Amino acid sequence: MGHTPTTARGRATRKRILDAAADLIQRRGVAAVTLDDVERAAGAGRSQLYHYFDDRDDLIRSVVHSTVDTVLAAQEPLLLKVDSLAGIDRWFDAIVANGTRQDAVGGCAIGSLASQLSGRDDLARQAFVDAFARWEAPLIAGLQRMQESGELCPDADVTELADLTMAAIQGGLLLAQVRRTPDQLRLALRGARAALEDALTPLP
Amino acid sequence: MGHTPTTARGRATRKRILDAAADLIQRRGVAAVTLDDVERAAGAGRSQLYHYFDDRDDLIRSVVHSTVDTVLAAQEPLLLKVDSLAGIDRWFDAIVANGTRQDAVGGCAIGSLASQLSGRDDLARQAFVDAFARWEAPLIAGLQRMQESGELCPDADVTELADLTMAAIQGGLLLAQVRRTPDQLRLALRGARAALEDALTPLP
DNA sequence: CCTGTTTTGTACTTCACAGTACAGAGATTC
DNA sequence: GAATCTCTGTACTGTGAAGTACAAAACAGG
Repeated sequence: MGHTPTTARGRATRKRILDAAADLIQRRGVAAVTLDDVERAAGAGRSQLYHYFDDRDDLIRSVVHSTVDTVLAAQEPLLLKVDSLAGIDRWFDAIVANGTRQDAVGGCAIGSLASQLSGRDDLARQAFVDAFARWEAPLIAGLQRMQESGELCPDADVTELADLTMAAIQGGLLLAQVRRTPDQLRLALRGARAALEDALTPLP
Repeated sequence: MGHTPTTARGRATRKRILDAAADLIQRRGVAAVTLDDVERAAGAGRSQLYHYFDDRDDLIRSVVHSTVDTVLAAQEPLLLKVDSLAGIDRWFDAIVANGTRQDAVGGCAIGSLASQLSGRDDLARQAFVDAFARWEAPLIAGLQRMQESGELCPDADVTELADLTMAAIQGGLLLAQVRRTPDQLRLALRGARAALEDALTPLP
């Protein structure tokens, strides 16, 4: 995976390359980004690229990892507080708000990459399996807490509920990207919410 | 858009090219398919390609159109009979069965293409907007019939329900592709079903 | 400072792939 | 059966983009 930089300057350069590549890929798609583009955007030369990354594929995979980290880091604050229906609603609202931002009408950064790469590069696919698992973990944990507190029905399958929610998010973001209307995301989440509500403990 | 063939032989050739390209793209992704690949798979020469299509982009767009037609044609029989919850269940089952086929673990043919192309080629994006609209139309019509027959609550928004269902399908197929388990699709649809059930007229 | 290591600049090579040229085969019409 | 379309085979060109070579610059430690 190339050389890991040891000096501060090196780390900064590697990061500049990675950020530039991530940005370009996000906007144009993996296939439409050339190494020359990345160099220009990062203000770096060819030798830097090949110093820090083995080849183009290595760079792409590194972008995948860093993108996943970024997305998850952004979600975590609210995702960790998911332990009630109200908490879930707050999380959903944040996702919608984030998907509505002007520069982010491009669907889910992860989901978009996933469907571009999963079919081709099995190594990348594995990275997305991990990514979705990491993303889902705090949600599953939250649902379990809801179950322990009695808010959620004891015989509900929290993993299935979480899977279903992730699917709604991804599908909503895809339609939002195609139709260029963030509404689609809001609606999609409504479906997941209906399933979650169904799993609540019925009022006594 | 190239020459439309006038003879039977010409039509056959054009179709062979289109089918070969669709198949390759489906399996490897748009970017990884070269014209040489298509030629070889179709048993055609370079001149045929450029006789029936303007250039590579034109070929890709044609593939998009034909893929959409194929998918919709496969859905239609069951989709037209959606006018009860049981009918919807039958449609869902068919989708799951289709997504489980060995050669189709590659997510939704349309959705997959959509997220590859929507970000880049606005002309293609438009094609997907149309595709999803055509796909959704019979569902909306069916839900309306359910509303008229009284099965569905009169104040339910059928368009929103349909949107939400489409999102569940797409999200489910994406996760199924990444995780290589068709279960994801089944679960995702359960979310949509919950929302649909919520919209049923409560029993008197 | 001197020495080795990390980082960077530039110019080059190589090759795959989109697109072109052009002639030849096959069909169709009168 | 000649004239004129539609269709096909093959070989070529040009270019863009990945990857390489190699030396100079910046930096670190002693």
